[in-house]
Amino acid sequence: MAREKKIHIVILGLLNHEDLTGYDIKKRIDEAIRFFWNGSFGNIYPALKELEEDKLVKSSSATEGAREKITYHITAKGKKALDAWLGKTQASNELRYETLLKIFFAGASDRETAYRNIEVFEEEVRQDLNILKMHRRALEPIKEEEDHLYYYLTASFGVDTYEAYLKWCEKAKKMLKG
Amino acid sequence: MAREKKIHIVILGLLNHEDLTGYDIKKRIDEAIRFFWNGSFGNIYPALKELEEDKLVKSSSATEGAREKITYHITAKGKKALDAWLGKTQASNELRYETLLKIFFAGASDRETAYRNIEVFEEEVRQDLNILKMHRRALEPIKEEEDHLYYYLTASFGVDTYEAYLKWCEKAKKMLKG
DNA sequence: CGTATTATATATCAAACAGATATATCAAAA
DNA sequence: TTTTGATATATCTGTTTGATATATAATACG
Repeated sequence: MAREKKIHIVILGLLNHEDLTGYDIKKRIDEAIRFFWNGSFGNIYPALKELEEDKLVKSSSATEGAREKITYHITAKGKKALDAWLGKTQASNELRYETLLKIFFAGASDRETAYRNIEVFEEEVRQDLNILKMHRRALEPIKEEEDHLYYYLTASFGVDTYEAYLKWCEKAKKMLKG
Repeated sequence: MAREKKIHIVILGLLNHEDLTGYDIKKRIDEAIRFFWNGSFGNIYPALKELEEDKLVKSSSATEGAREKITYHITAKGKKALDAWLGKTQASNELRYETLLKIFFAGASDRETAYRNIEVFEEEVRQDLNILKMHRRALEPIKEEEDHLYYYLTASFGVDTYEAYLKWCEKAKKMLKG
């Protein structure tokens, strides 16, 4: 690939499964991928144009009524690029936990503030955990199919780590009380 | 604060504890904070200038030999800004796991590739887990002191989640073999 | 039946951040 | 002695985030 952004890979990965519009891609990311990677319109739409320039995807626009819709399709070259990226074992894993930052610097404030920050985090985690568990439950009976196995694994990753977060929240709250 | 970047908060939080140079700040981040937040020279040095413009920090430069060194000190206004930020409960928590991305899209490739990607991830996690455990062990006897409690909590968070990662790696590898 | 809200759809811009690179000094090891 | 690694500041490019703009289609509500 001429230019290689991570969003390019996300898009190729999704298109490898089905044809999608930019808007669809955003939806797929928000549904399943956001737990470990994000995407915004601000990088999806430009990335689609770049991918098309590099012939990794092909677009076909259709007009339903007065409304334009550009659907993208992965090319053989695109599949090759995706495969090459999957084969490279190096991977950067970054976290940005504003909550942890707040806990880390809580010494500047008071225990009640730290406690409250954990509670807010806990609530968010609890909600996302419910979603992840739903995903996993839905995938459970079909996880033997190669197509769904990997989705199942990532959903499991989410469930496992989010459950660890909740356990930590419990412990941390106890320590702050005592 | 006029401008409010996350790196501003990281810097204020660190300076609230001790006076530091830009280089020191990078070191502190790499030692303890990188597990949940990152910082680079590319945003630390400009941020220090911005913070000084806004009177949240104060600098004093000293020349040891032919070498210049700019040490930063938090002001009362800076402490207030940090406290205000800590008081705001909303927090954005984002992950960027290239490894998970590779697993998610592994269907485009083969099981061996997915397996290898997990092994690489596992090895990295194992190394970081050792560091985090060292931190936690060192903090264990002094965690009752308010100053160290929060550092202990974040180290514990790291240990708990990294252990969850390793458990997931085991499970995932088994599923890929079977 | 009209109207208000939500979903669909594409697109751009500013600000924040990552990663690489440049430059130079100092300390320590080989 | 020379070369490696640590200290120290700084900038630049490219990527990503988050907000915003625009407009149409579908749906819910009174």
